[in-house]
Amino acid sequence: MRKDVHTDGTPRLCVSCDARHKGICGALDQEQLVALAKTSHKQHAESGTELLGDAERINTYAVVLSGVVKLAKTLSDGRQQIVSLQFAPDFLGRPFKSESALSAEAATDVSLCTFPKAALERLMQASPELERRLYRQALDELDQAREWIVTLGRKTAGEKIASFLLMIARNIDPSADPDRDSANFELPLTRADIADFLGLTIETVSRQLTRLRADKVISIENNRNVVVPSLARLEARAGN
Amino acid sequence: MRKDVHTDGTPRLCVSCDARHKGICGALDQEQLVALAKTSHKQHAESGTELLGDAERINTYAVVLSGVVKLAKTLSDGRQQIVSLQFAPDFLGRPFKSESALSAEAATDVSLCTFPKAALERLMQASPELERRLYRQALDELDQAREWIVTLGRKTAGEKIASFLLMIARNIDPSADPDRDSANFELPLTRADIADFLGLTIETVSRQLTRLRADKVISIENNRNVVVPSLARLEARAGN
DNA sequence: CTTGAACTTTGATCTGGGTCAACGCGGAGG
DNA sequence: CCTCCGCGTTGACCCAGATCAAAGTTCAAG
Repeated sequence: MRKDVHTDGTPRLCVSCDARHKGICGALDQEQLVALAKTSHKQHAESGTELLGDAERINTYAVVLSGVVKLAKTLSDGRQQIVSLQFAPDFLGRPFKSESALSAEAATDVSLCTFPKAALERLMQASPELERRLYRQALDELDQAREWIVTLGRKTAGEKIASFLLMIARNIDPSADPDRDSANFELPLTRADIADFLGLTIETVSRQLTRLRADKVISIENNRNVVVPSLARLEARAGN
Repeated sequence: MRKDVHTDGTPRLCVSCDARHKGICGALDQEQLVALAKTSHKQHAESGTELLGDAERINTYAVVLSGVVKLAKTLSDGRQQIVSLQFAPDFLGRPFKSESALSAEAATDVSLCTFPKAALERLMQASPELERRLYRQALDELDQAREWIVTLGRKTAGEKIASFLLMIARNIDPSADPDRDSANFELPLTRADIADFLGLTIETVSRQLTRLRADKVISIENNRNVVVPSLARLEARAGN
């Protein structure tokens, strides 16, 4: 009996993978999934590892299995801006371009499922369903990016921080009941990363967090663990 | 002989249309093009017309034939941010969502080729090639949006203005020789629109333009006509 | 337990760009 | 011709957030 395939025909690698259902792999039938899994492997990277450099040649794609990946651009004088955060089970890659215009770095410890560019592209030809999933994700990311443009262009520092916390809460609160008004999560980013994401400085980020804490909108333990008693109250601070 | 179809079988409407080659319609064969053209019509709107309200139900898509369309979000207290400018021959619409999260307004006089949502969706099912074009445009817009995130998050007012002028020059300079270092174009936006696009105020936009003029990086006639003697020098001001 | 390095907070001061106010200019309408 | 009105420019002043400086925390390593 084959070791790499589970009894029901699902590849070992995929059995407990979110992307299998909610991510792009949900578009594949059993046979296609097995084919892709054959060329894939699980990769771990610890926080801070550079996964892909700016202007680097891309020859693999990946799916985020756990953790958070930040995509950033750096100006020639060193100013940096994080342009997107990728959570599980997001697809990581830029079809139709051979070079990355961004750098990708592990914001937390992450695990990825990587596979060769060519393998996905072959599947894309065969499966319009797969391509449609990728298209949908691109559109969702475009919506998010535009949301972020508003935040960066027109919100105050305090509103930016509140918007950021909300976004994180929505993406990684383990108690993922969307009806609950409270949330509780681990910040995946350092203050420096938050600053690079919001177009602020570390000091401003810290001061605004302090203010939210003083106003009892949030509480923070160990610098990373955030408790939000009322998401509605946090939302009121986000200025939409 | 049919009046709506040109002698070679290309619909009248499409004969001189850029989208036919460079836009999404290039993905269609003659028969599909005729089918789509049958449900399409050319629409003109003058500068300032609202084409689509925020949270409005979408039941048509369009292609920009000429002019510039601005996509914007407005916060509840009235602050506005333009999140994208669409030029010919861009596709206008958000597949897979029935409601717009943005408002669309004609920034200049525009002409559009509109067609029912359903017509495009039917074609998309039939033509993976069409879906791929749409996917590519979404990815390109995502790249642009991320470029803009960097501009909004990390650039100074002066750099924002320079970046904006470069972007416009690249999109609408009629003397479209990419090797020439000079450019000459009509600004499609008022100072107020530029401010809403760059996350600045009207006054700051005006002052920065004045400064670029004083430094002989650009010259402006009639408030709208911009001459850039050296794009390289303008680029140096954009701080990438 | 101590040390040290990385991260975070807090305070004092400065400044880029916002705000408020006045003026200039060009085209449409009388 | 003048007068309005919608833009655009310019100046004076102010403030949110940057910068500079100094402590305070946290945590892993010794």
